[in-house]
Amino acid sequence: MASPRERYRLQLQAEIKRLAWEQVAASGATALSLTAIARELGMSGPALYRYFAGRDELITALIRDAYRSLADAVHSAAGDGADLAGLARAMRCWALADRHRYLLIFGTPVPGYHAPADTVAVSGEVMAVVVDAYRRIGCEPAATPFEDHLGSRRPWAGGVAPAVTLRRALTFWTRVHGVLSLELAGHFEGMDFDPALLFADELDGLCRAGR
Amino acid sequence: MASPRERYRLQLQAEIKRLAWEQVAASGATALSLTAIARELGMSGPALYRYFAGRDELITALIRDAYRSLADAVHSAAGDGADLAGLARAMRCWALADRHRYLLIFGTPVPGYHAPADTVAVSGEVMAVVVDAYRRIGCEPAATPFEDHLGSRRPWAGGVAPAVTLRRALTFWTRVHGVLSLELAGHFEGMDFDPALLFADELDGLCRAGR
DNA sequence: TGTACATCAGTGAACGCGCGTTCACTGATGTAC
DNA sequence: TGTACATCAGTGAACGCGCGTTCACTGATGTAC
Repeated sequence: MASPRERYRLQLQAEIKRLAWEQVAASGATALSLTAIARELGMSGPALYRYFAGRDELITALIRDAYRSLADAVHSAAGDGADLAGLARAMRCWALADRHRYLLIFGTPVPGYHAPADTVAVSGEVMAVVVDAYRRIGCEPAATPFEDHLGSRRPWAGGVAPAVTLRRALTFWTRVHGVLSLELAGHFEGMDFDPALLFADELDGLCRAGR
Repeated sequence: MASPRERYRLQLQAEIKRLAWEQVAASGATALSLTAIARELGMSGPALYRYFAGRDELITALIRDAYRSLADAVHSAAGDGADLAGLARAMRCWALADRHRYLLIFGTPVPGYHAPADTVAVSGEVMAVVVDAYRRIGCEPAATPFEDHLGSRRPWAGGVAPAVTLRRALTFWTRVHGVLSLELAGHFEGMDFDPALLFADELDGLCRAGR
């Protein structure tokens, strides 16, 4: 049971994060400033130290939340019976919903900052869902050098899976991010086409069995 | 003919950029500081204003140089008779040679900063080389929705090319960046495999004619 | 060759700004008897 | 129910830091006659 004090505490902590996200959305993670957040809350700067040990810990919390929300989005899509294309679309939706949230994880690493280790596990959750989807549709071994290479290593992504499956999941991963990262960094802006169609086109080749 | 004064001027301007790149390599573009560069040159801060109108203009120069060096690398590979796989490898080499140079262009956009318009032209040069390579190996129309979409738009990349070719060039572009951006942002670090093999694997499907 | 002048690189002081973080503290809220 | 105490949220002052940019200036380098 949470005491009123504790409830208030969590509430304000959430409010701080909300404002932090606003700042990140406006000018990226490097611009995140405790003082500015405090100002917006009508409090003085040092007050925030009751809620986060410092700037780095706040960024860490944001990164953790970002990973978590991505994993949730993917789980939720999988729960609704989404196939691989559906999973990819869920990822794109998640990314477009807040481009700076995406960039916080997949963009230029924040200088002088090292992400916490436990994000790897959450990232692995996403991978596991993708691997699972590929396991379901089945993949024929292709015996490329990379596939052999993968086969000779300990598999990651929360469990054992054949090298083919891992390879395809990885390819899924890189191709999805190829389109998304260019789109979100604004590199399609001069070109007069709809990124959604390019994305769909890319998925087309990605979500068939075999190979 | 450059006067001695002018030669000195250009030399110091280059030296400033060199130190700027060192800073970017160390802590990313947002951390770039005129004062710090001046300090390292043994000059006082305001002196730099003889060489660049301000911080933004210096960043602009870096970005321009980054695009230029990418285009040069690709041109040079093409000049040496590289095929598509060779072009991709040249891009990867260029990216790995200085990961922050890559991220300056393709990573999270610098907040509050807008890239100059003429980088689009240089970016188009690279695209033109790729398009040309695909034109040479020939591509069969696939009539995907995206291809139709592209066909109904004005083509970019410095000249007219059939929609198929453009589509394949774009796919080349996104897939190359998919692997590179994840690799350079450090997302393969926990996973125990060689990114070079993944990259090669990805190229394999990318550089064949047809489809 | 020498003199008068113009150009321009670089300085130092100053302005105004923002930041993260520490510390001793006030005052309100909760808790135990 | 009331009193004594402990907990803890938030403040305000302070420290030390760095930044971009402007401005009036010195002094060296180049140029024209």
